[in-house]
Formats: sequence, C-alpha cells, structure tokens
Amino acid sequence: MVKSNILKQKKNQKNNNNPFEKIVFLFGPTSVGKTNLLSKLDSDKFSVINADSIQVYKGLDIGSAKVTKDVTEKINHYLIDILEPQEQFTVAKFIEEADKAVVEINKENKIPVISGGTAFYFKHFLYGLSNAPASNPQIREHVENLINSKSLEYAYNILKEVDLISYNRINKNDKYRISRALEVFYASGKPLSSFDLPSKYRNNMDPLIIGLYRDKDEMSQRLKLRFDLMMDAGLLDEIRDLNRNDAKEEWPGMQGIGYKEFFIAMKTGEYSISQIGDMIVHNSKKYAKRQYTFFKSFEDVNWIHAAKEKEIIELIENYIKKN
RNA sequence: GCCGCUUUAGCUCAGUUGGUAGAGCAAAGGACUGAAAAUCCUUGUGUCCCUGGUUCAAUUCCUGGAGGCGGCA
Repeated sequence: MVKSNILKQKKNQKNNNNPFEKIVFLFGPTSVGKTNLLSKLDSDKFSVINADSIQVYKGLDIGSAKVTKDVTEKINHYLIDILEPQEQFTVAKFIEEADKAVVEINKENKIPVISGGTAFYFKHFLYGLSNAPASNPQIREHVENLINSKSLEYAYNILKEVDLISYNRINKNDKYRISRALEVFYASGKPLSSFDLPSKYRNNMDPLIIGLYRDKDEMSQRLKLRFDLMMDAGLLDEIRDLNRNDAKEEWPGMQGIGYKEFFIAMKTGEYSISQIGDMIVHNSKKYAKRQYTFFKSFEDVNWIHAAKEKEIIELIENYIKKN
C-alpha cells in the first residue's frame, strides 16, 4: 500500500517534469475501428487528442465519421470541432494545439491518447518540423501565379537552379511539392533541402505506438456498411446544411472524402445516391491504402488487428503501469 | 426474317496499309521536409469472339457461325 503510493507520487512527479513522457498513439486507416476502441478506454486515466485533418472541422460530422457525442461525453476529446470548414488547418497548428492538449491532460494526471488517420500529423508530432519557414499565403499565391502564367515545367526548372537536391527528390509532376519548395526559397532565400528534418523523437518521448489493421475484404465490407450508416445518420441533411451555408468546393474541409464526391455529383448532376456511395467507398479504399503505406514506414509500431480489443487495452494498461 | 454496325487487358475503348498490340479507369506496390482525406511515382502476355480459307505469316483480308447494338419488316 505504502509502496504503491510512493510509486504513484514518483510517477506524478515525473509526469510533471515531462508531460510527453507517457503518450499513446493509436492510428490506422479510415474505418479500421479506432473510435470504437477509444470508447472502451477508462476516462479517468485517458483523454483523446484527435489527429484527423477533417474531424477538426465543425459541421463535418457524419461524412468524416467523427466520434459521436456519446463518446466525447464519456471520454474527453481535444482537437475536435476547432475550425470552420473554410479555414485552413495545418500540421504546424496540429503540433501546437496537440502539445497544449498534452500539457493540459497531464495536469489532470491523465495520459494522452493521440488517435486518428492523418499519418503526416503523427510523423511530425513525433519528430517535429524542420526550421523551414511556415507557408505564407502571399508567397504561395505568387508561386501559383508563376506556374499558371508560365508552366509547371518552368517552375520546376527554377527549382533546379535554386535547390538541386529538392529538384532531384521531387517528381516533375508533383505541383504540390514543387510549389512548397519554391515557396521556401522565396521566403527564406535558402533551399528547402538545407533545412534538416529531425531524426529523433521530440521531448524525450517514449511513446506506445499502436497501429491498427484489418484485411482488405474486411475493410471493403466495413466501408460499404459505413456509407449506409452515414445515410441513416443523415448525411444528406448534413450536405444540405453545408449548401445552405454556401459551402465551396475549395474549402479545406470540403476536400474530405464523403464531401467532395457530392460536389462532383452536383456539378454534373448525373449521379444517383448509390453511385455517390460507390465513389465514396472507392475513394476511401484508395485512401486507406495510402494510409497503410505511410504508417508502415513508422518505427516502433505495435501492429494489432483492430478486433483484438482486449489485447490492445491490455497493451495500453501495461504501458502506463511500467516505470 | 432482312440490312447495317459491333466483339481487343477486370471495365470503356484505340490500333495494327497482314509481321501476335496500347491508352484511360480499375488493381497491386511505393513515396511523403509547415495544404496531407492532399499531391505524386512504378507495374500491362491479353486464346485481339469461334470456325475454316488465302498467305511464308492473320487479331488485321475472305467464308461460315455465335453474342451485342441499331434500323426495317
């Protein structure tokens, strides 16, 4: 009894020193079953930080398969509903906000569980960003204009002059990355490749990283079922509300699967609901595949089949006990 | 029943003036330096519907057949 109290004190002390010391990552592709697991966590011990680039947006509930109210009421969630769908979220903002949440959760003597499907956010939360300048809307627009008035090839050749390493790393068709690399050069006068990426975890993190998976057929079935459930839950009403609020295709939130398909359908007017559903399922499958590819490149991942709930909970319990 | 068009990769279709064929989509794999549910890369052997004929050589031309689409009865 006495011993366990001492241990407890010691643990709290340590946590106060470094709130990042104990932190759980729970990731996996869309529809693998993350939310279900979160609802099984002990809310006295854990709080959740959302790492999903679409679920941060207000009003995008059903199509983004956001955690439902009964779950968020049961266990505390951070980084849900923090932006309007026309606002731009970024990795940098994610790290900033997630860091704050980690500290706050730690103050309550709980362990943060970062959960979601945006691998890019996880990667940079773990390692941190380079010192390259943040994206700047004006410079980005300048680069955009350059590409539109000249050509992507032209921009790519500029990159060759100013940053040969990035030029070789980036494919000639990858407008996204060519733009960013030029943007960094114009903003700082230095090549993007001169800013090194950190290669170690930040803040002395010693995280428990859990990767959830399911096989292809299972995923396919779940995605089909999920669309039907979304329809039952009122996806069309949600789309109608967005339309009423004048939602634009270009809005960051509208890039989400489950939303962008409706814009495609509305533009041509030639799709039935079931065809839109097929598109959503199909795009989700492709996305899930990209997520797996990215997550597979992570180190220290405990890959577990998402249906093995007991095993997963046990893994987490053992992790918070040890020390 | 007659006439016309059509049958090529899982799907939609190119193409070969006769030398066994290629795009898009799908599928599989991969990348990922401040937009990441984004962006991008790699991978194509398939009885070229069947049968017979002409030919050194037929998926390509010709005969016959089968399926599909359209028109006329």
